[in-house]
Amino acid sequence: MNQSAHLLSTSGLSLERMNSFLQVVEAGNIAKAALGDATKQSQFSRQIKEMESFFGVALTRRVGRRIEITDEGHHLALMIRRQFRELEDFRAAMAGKSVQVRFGAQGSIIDWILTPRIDEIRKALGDVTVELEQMRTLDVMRAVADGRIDFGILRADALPKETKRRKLGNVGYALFVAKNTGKSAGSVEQAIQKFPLVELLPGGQFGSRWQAWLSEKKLHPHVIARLASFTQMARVVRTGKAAAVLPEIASVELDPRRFHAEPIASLPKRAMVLIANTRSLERAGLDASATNRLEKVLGVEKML
Amino acid sequence: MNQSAHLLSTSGLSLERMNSFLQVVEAGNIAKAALGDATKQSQFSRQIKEMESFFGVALTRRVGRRIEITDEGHHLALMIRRQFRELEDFRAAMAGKSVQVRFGAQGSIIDWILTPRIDEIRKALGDVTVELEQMRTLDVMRAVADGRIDFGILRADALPKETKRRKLGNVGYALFVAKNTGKSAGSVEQAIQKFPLVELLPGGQFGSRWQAWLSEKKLHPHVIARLASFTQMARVVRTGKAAAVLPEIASVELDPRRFHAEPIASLPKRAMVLIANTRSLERAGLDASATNRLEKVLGVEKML
DNA sequence: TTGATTCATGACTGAAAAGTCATATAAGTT
DNA sequence: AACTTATATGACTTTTCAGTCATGAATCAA
Repeated sequence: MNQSAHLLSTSGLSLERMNSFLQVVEAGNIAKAALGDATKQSQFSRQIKEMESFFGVALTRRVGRRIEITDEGHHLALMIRRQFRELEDFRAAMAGKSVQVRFGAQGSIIDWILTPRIDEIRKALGDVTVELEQMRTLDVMRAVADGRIDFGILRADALPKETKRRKLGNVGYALFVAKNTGKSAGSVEQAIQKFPLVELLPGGQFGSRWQAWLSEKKLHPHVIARLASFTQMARVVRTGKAAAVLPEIASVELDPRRFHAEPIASLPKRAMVLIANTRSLERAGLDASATNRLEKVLGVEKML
Repeated sequence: MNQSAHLLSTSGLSLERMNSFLQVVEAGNIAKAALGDATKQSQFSRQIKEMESFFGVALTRRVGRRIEITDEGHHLALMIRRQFRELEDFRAAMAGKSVQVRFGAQGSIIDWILTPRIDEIRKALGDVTVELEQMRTLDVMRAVADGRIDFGILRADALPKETKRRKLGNVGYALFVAKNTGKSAGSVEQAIQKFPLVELLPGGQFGSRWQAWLSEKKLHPHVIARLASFTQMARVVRTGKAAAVLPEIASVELDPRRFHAEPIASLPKRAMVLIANTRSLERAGLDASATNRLEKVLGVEKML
């Protein structure tokens, strides 16, 4: 009679084990999930084995001296993650707390697009708790697919073509200089050579585009520092110690009355998009119209 | 970091407890779920209390000397039921077994519509295990909404108007008589008075319609027995001991070479419909086209 | 080859939860 | 009031599972 008698007729499955498995999947391997704790290491290893024998399938595979999650493992992890979030949301809702909606994006996007608009986001989504999680652009897509986050904001060019998205508009780049540093010297190109500059550390997507642009324009700026993110660069600009080329949305942080933002038309704009996990939306009781409202709220061009 | 740390940080939730709760919800109250087992009774009572304190909400409410499931309890049960089925399906799939698809319907529908077409149903849905569960018409809708069954087949007039449905066609009624009982005597009405008849026990939806029809036609058949279901009636007809008015689809069981089926046009036909639980379909990896194929397979008029 | 890293496993302990039984409470029934 | 039915609870025992520790096995790198 009872449908799930079968599920619990064999031992080997428990919420704790499922949670352990989730931790390992999220860390990628046991050692990383165990954080050097020998106890956890052995626990994880055993619990995964127990789950494997319960489900009758390999959830992990040995690769060299570490393990990898199999496709089936990822499938299961996805399921468990969603189920746990459902239970947690139910619990939160019962405690009178609002449902959590998680956003994932790069730091600069969090600082300059999301943080300033938390109230509007909450208005668009109803009475929810907004969580902003910082991650690298390349991780955003996977995190949305996994259900670890509900919404992601990233550059369109970082997405595979077939991914469903909502356009938030294009963001260009501008040279930000403190106004008291002296008048801007004619063209942007000239200004770039004139002011001490901070740049991004090499490696990122923007970094190479920037270098290409500099050599194309035959410019040799005076670089006083290389930093890990746009937000760190903005902080330096705010002190007035250097200028920087930043996304135009940095104007949120760099007050136009105190900082001059000179757009650089010849640096190609990048299209920003919003991606969403439909399953999580359902879980949070949100519908497509909520995403529509969110899309409007997050448009990046209206603010410039 | 771990999203679900919070879920397991408090004790009080376990798969066993969730399963117990599910059993109680399905039975409707503790006593019925415990089946007279005092141990289970106390277990259920305690486990539900533990879950209530875990989620911080009343899952049951006392009504008289028994308990009722609250709305929140039903909501949670729905969630748990679906989660358990997901885990079970995953396990079954890993064991090389096919996914289960559950149908719910009245006995006569199972016997005369579903059972004869199991192969076609499996062809329409892919390589699945079909389960046919007998239930009263009025329970079918709730069972689909609950996710206890994936598909339900029932009379359209038993459904609230707003329920989404797929039409399977109309089923009329016919007088079934064994051919060796003698020639059918002119009109159907005359035949009904001529042959010894079996009827349905009073109470059902068809019963009252049938009685109304009889008095309208001023007919007084010779009733030798009243039975609980059409299938039981058909069994009597098959012995040749009596005739009966049955849904036309009873021809599946009553071979036209041996039994005469005389349609009764003046007894209104009833529309049969298929209803589906979209969430379960997703779980089973089925899409709308599968339901379309199923709808075609289950059409009730093509076979007459 | 030696050592470090990563996972697996055996042999335990301890805690949590399930299971058991008797009995209390509470609401209906006769 | 006496009895029945349904649920709750206290006081356990037993089982399961998590947690701990030591150590083995496999892989890789210096």
